[in-house]
Amino acid sequence: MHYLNKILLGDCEEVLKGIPENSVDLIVTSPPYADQRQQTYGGICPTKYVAWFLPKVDQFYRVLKPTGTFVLNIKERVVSGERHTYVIELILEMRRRGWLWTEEFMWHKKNSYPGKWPNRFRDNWERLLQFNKQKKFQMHQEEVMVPVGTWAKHRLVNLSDTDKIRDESRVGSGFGKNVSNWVGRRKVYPNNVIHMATESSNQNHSAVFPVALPTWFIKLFTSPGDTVLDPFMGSGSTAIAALKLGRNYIGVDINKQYVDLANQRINNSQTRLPGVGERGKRYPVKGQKEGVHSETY
Amino acid sequence: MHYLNKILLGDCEEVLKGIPENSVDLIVTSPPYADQRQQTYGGICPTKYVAWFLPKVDQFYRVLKPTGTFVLNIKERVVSGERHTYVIELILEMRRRGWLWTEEFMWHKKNSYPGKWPNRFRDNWERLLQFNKQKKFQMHQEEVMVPVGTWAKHRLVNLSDTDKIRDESRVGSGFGKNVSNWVGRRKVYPNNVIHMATESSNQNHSAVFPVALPTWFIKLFTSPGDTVLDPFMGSGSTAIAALKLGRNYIGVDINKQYVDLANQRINNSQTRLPGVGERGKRYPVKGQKEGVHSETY
DNA sequence: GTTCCGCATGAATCGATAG
DNA sequence: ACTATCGATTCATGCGGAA
Repeated sequence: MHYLNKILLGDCEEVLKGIPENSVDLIVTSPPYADQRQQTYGGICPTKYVAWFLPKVDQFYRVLKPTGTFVLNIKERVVSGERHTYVIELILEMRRRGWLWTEEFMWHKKNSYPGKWPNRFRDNWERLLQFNKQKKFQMHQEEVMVPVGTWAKHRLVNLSDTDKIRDESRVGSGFGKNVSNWVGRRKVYPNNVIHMATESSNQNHSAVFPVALPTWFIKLFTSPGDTVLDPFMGSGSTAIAALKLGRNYIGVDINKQYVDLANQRINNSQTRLPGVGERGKRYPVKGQKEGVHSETY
Repeated sequence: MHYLNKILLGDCEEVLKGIPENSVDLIVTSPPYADQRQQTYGGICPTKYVAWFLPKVDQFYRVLKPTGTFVLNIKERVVSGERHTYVIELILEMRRRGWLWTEEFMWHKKNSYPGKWPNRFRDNWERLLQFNKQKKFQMHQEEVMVPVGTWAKHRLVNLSDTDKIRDESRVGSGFGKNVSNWVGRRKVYPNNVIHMATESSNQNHSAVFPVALPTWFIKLFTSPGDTVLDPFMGSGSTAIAALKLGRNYIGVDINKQYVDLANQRINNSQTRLPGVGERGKRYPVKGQKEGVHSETY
């Protein structure tokens, strides 16, 4: 198990060949989108995106357990006035290679990039595509239940988000001041729309992939002790979420600076808190909101 | 202009042949989804859905003006555990026939159908696909602006009405809990996520296409006096919205009962109010919410 | 102890300008 | 004609410090 709880430097297409088949319970990742992140990843031309991605996806298929799940965060960019088709072409190609397109979750990004254009509005959502190898897969719906709508609305709306977070981190139980009232509240199952802001304004790292997002899917699709893979690790949000929830992680990134940054963030997320790094325990992570998927938005 | 402001009985594929080309400014419709609404529309097998839809779409293309827009509300159903691919295949086919896939709006249905399944959550969103014939099309962004986020969220919610009035009268200097900022509440452009509840009322129509939805797109993509087409009219939401906004409508439905129901709803929406039926005037419609696309979020 | 204000910061897109 | 770069546009959010 030499590859567990480490971040491996290299192209995931090659690195993953060193990982046994059927050894991963969940893959959750946010690959570089076409023509984005040119400085760090070089940028992939939209017309070549599917061809670039498919061999990597074949490796994902190999390492994923039959009961495992692959969650892909992606969004097509605008090319000469049109939404490009590489994402939907990718879905069709992946199905030809054996993947089941089980579901498409909607990530409603509350803070999208600003701007104004004559013929379109700001883009406020991204796709979270769920793929599986079988119709039967591991899923724990009760782990992600949310407080019922009306109550959360009234209690939380009149607190600023700043205050919510501040109180949460102060208390240390994971439940802030008013949030402690959630205990014993009626909970309901969530739906396939996920309301969550990006972590853009964090100074040190600009993780567009907020920790709360992998957290949600890890709770939903794995058990403690399971293994979570992120083949495009970036600043390490998936690893932080996995550790916090007592899961093993495998991280891969082709960029050394990101690997270093992710390792640093992982260390910080552990040493910042008492009882460092023991598996199976839950610690609140600064900036991590509970109930982000609830009706408060 | 014998075809304006009427609902035509028949298959839109045939009926539209009687309408001149380049005569419609906006097409907004919610066709029967595959295998849904079998009693009323007969149900279309998912594998044949694209072939069933394409000849109709060719007619839409013909009657639409070059600067016009086609808004298609659709969502793929689940077939043997997977999201079916007929929607994304339809997008690819339509592009081959000349349509531009300009944008995909997200309709977040706040009150979705309840239910629980072992391997998926409730489906709370649908696609609103925007297609155009040209990169340049008619669009009036300022017609659908919404109050700025912080305004509705914090300030308004947690103050009682008396507080608001008191502070407002006290202002003068411009500092009464910053209520002065709300006066002439700043408006911002919306984004491509549309938050709107389905029409809960018990119309006999099974498709819940709220009037507010076509209203939003009619404001955005047409001018007063323009013509709006809904080739799957159903219970007539699009016609009601068009009339209220002083636009002409063309409705088509293959089912006589729906044509009758829609005509009845259209009449009600007019006769219920004073100053019946004159074009160009705006009347509030019962149950119609303003600002549904804004931010309680 | 709680609310409020100011500020920096983005997985963006279009159109113009330059080679 | 086709690509590469650049500036203008714009707003929800977290954070720090003040009222």
